[in-house]
Amino acid sequence: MATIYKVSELAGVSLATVSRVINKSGNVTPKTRQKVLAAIAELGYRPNSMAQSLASKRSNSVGVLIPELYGPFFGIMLSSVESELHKAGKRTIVTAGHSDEAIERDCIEFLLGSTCDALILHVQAVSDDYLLEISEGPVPVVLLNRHVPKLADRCISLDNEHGGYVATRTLLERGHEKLAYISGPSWKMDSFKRLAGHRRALEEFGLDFDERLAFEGDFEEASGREGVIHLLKQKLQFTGLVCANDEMAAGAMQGARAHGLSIPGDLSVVGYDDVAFTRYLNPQLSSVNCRIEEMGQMAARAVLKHAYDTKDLVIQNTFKPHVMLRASIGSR
Amino acid sequence: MATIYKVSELAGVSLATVSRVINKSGNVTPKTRQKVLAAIAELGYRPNSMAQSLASKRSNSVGVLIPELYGPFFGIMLSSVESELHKAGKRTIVTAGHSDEAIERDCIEFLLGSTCDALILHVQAVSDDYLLEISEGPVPVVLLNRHVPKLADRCISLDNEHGGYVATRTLLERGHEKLAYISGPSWKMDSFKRLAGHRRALEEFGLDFDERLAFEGDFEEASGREGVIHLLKQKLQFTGLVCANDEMAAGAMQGARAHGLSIPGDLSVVGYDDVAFTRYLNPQLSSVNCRIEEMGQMAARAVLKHAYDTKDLVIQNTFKPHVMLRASIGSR
DNA sequence: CTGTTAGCGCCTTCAC
DNA sequence: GTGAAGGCGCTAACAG
Repeated sequence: MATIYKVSELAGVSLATVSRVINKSGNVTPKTRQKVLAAIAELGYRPNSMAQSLASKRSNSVGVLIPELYGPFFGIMLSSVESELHKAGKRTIVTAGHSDEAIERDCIEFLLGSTCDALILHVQAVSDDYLLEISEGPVPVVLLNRHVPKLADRCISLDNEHGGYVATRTLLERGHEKLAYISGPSWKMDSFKRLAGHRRALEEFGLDFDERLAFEGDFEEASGREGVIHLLKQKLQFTGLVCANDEMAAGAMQGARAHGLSIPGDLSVVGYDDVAFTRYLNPQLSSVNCRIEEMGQMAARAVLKHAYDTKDLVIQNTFKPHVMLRASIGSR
Repeated sequence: MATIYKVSELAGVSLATVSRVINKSGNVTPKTRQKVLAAIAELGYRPNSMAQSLASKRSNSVGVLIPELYGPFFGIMLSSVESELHKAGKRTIVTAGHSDEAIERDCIEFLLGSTCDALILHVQAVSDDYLLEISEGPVPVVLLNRHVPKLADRCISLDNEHGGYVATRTLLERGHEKLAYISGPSWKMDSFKRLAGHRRALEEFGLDFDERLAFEGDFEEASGREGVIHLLKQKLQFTGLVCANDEMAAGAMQGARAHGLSIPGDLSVVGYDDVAFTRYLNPQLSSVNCRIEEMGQMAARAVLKHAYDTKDLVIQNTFKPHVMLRASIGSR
């Protein structure tokens, strides 16, 4: 493998000059530059990034921790992060935290040990305190889809309360007055916020929230199915159903249909996340769009700004979701 | 940041000894090891991986190039690769090639310039010759989902011909004698092979392949819809439809239904890839399962074997797909 | 089993 | 504008 030394030799210049043309730093005569470039080409020289990193204390790579590397939501997120990073010439190192505290911490250590220039963390199990702690370390951290008050300017997150609100409001505006709700695990902040938004919308319409029409699922399809069945058993009559994510909504639609209900004839359903498969469902599912791509892109930009001092980057810290209206919602 | 030098000082040993305990290389007295470990803990020392890499000429990171970072197929693939690599303590650097030759080459250069210890490439546009060329370079390359004869032992691929064969056979065995086929772009080897398998199955059952009952799509949902409509117009009667991937199958199901056909009553459909959303379709789609996870895992293992000399690893180079039977197929 | 000694390949002040 | 020299933090022979 050719080294910078060989190049300087062939070009008849010093090693420092070669370094200058590679990094476009300092001024070099066009003529010398040409000589160097020619030598580089001839030798097929490629700078050794490990050496560059060691000397410059910059690895040009950022670590990304995300619950899973697959799935409609995380996939898009990861994709948009990488794409933005790649454009800026930065490498993306990925790991999956599996929503498990021990694994998440392990991955963070792993990434920190990889001398990443920055970290983009989409974590769910780890505590705010822990995040604060590592944020005080030497490597900049950006939090995706999580809001830690003290780290507000490092968080790129979604206004989940608003999401729950608009989802519900969409139903209310169409004349539905009896609504049921299938939530995610209540210990997850996201679930909690979405439900809060739901309640706010009800309140705004002068309706009471009925505990009996709420079911706590686990964000998995099966729990959606289970959920409607449970809700239907209450014999309380409802014409609208808000689900805290699309998987559960899909399960709920199946369950409702199995009970002889037609959608949206008897029951209007709205999901959350607006994930790709919503349009494969029958009828197509209305859902709360989370602007996943924009958030991922913004997280990458935040890194560019905070870790690589890229100027002129305006960071939008919170995103407001909106409802994508499809066939699963009818009017009363 | 504490360096190895500080640690050796505090522990009262030489720098080499510290290196030994870090890397578990060479033998160190339990007692000295303890001293070193204590010093490490006290200083919160963490080895600088860039320096380690530079000195050892090993970055412990492998580059992964895949068409997209999202989507049911690639997501799972990436996920299984990363998971296996992570277990072995290796970092995963990802990039997306977008099935574009220029981008794919660019990414490969990018990864090569990142001093990865090995590359896992899931490329579609780049030529065999180019792959051969880089395979002769210093960094080991493993090809995913692609078969380059001269690189056979470095390829982890699916027997697509067999996939097309079993998909078709599944229909034939259930009494369908008039079959239509919606293929992917014919220049893609995968499409070509799948279609070849389809023809072989027909032949085996003494049936002729009718060009008029074949439509070339582009692997996107819309082309599936378009495809059935085109096929239906031929007025040639067919009761079974094989699609070269699930997206097109989903589109085809919609299109067929729009034409008043019931599935599987009037038309049995089988897809390819057995991607997650197959079960959200109505009826659930039968599909050719590609063992994506196993292939990803195997690719990672191949890297462990070829780039990190992990012994005792048996590499399975080709995988045979099988059909997952669901409601979209009926008998005649 | 442990210490000494060279580099690994490059960046970055400094002089010239 | 260009060159010389020191050092980034660590690994890997060699000795001892």
